[in-house]
Amino acid sequence: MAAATSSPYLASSRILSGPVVHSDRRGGGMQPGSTAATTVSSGYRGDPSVKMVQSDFMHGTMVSGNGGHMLSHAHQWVTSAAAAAAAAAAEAGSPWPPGPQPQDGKRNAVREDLHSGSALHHRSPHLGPHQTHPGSWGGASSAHISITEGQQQQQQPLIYSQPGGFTVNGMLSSHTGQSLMHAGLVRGESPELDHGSHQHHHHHHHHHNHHAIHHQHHGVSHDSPSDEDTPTSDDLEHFAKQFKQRRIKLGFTQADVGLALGTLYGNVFSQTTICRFEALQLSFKNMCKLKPLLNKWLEEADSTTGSPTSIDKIATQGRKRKKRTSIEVSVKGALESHFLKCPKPSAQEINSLADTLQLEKEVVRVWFCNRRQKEKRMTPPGLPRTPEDAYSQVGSMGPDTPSPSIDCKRMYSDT
DNA sequence: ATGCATGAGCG
DNA sequence: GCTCATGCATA
Repeated sequence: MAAATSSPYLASSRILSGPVVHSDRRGGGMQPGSTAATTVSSGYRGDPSVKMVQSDFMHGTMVSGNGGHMLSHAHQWVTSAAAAAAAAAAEAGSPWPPGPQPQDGKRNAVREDLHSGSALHHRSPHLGPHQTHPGSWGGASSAHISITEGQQQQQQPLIYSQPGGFTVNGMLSSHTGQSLMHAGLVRGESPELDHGSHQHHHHHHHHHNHHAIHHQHHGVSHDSPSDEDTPTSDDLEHFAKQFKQRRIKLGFTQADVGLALGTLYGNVFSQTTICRFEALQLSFKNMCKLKPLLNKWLEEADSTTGSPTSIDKIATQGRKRKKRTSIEVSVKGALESHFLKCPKPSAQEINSLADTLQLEKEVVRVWFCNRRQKEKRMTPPGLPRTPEDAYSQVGSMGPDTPSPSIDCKRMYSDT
């Protein structure tokens, strides 16, 4: 098997202060297609990642009881850091943060981010395409929910509270896509920010369907979806659509928004996340968490329409990671098959599978993890591309695996 | 737009 | 070990 893509991971990391920067990334002639085994990398970051749990008290219970400790990461592709160093050393000097100790810069975490006003108001003249396919998690297929107490949309440590002199845009609207938008950064605190409020979640007691759908209950009869109560999946869907439209009209790319959010809240997000948000490919909870932020961005972008101010963002420090392994199509097929049989193979199984497919165990393990996540995404894999087909199934499908209910522990093990 | 990857937090 | 949030790198 030929090695797949093996290009020098550029280390274009460093603060850039200026609207226009370069984003050099070349790709040597490469042609993936093999099961590849790319194991190049270097020491990655020393991300302090200071997390902080806010007043979120929704813990779930059991998920998978595996007698495992932590730090069992037996994989370290960290080997030749020299390569990366050489690349970055060109100008940076220290590719990776030498040792940015977590300097608690946590200030108040108080804020009323629940303010999220109706995102559907503002001045959006048009915006009509919203047939919404109920086929997914949302739509009219309101199911049941039980997470009405465990709110998920607060937090936001807010590193630097911008007085109000920031602007969302500033990036050249003449985006040539979305590859050249690095930016400086609001150097003032830890560049890493704490974009990790992460989860302290989990509350699936014993059955899935956690982030299923839920509509406003009753009693309070507060139809305003975009209020402070948890939005309905329908709201999210609608919001996502509108968001995308406006974003595009304003001439911003998904990446732009992600960076802008960093300026606004101190939480940077990547193009990927924004993309997934728009595509509703995030978990319900995650969608709820991001909505307020994106909503606020919209407001800002809306008010500062035309304000050309340079941006100050975070330049992703060089955090090397293992190069993406390209899995052959045939191999993927095999994995898929196994997944259907057993979405949660045991370590033992993973081993044999890895052996069979000639992949690293870790790769296989991760593959299953990702596969499961995908299954949990709101937008089901076979999302009705055509609205017509959409209206069909409404009560059986869920973001979660239907109900394997069966534990397929080692079906066949070698050794 | 997505596939593979990292990492925090939880058993 | 897993889940979940998130993102680099890629097609």
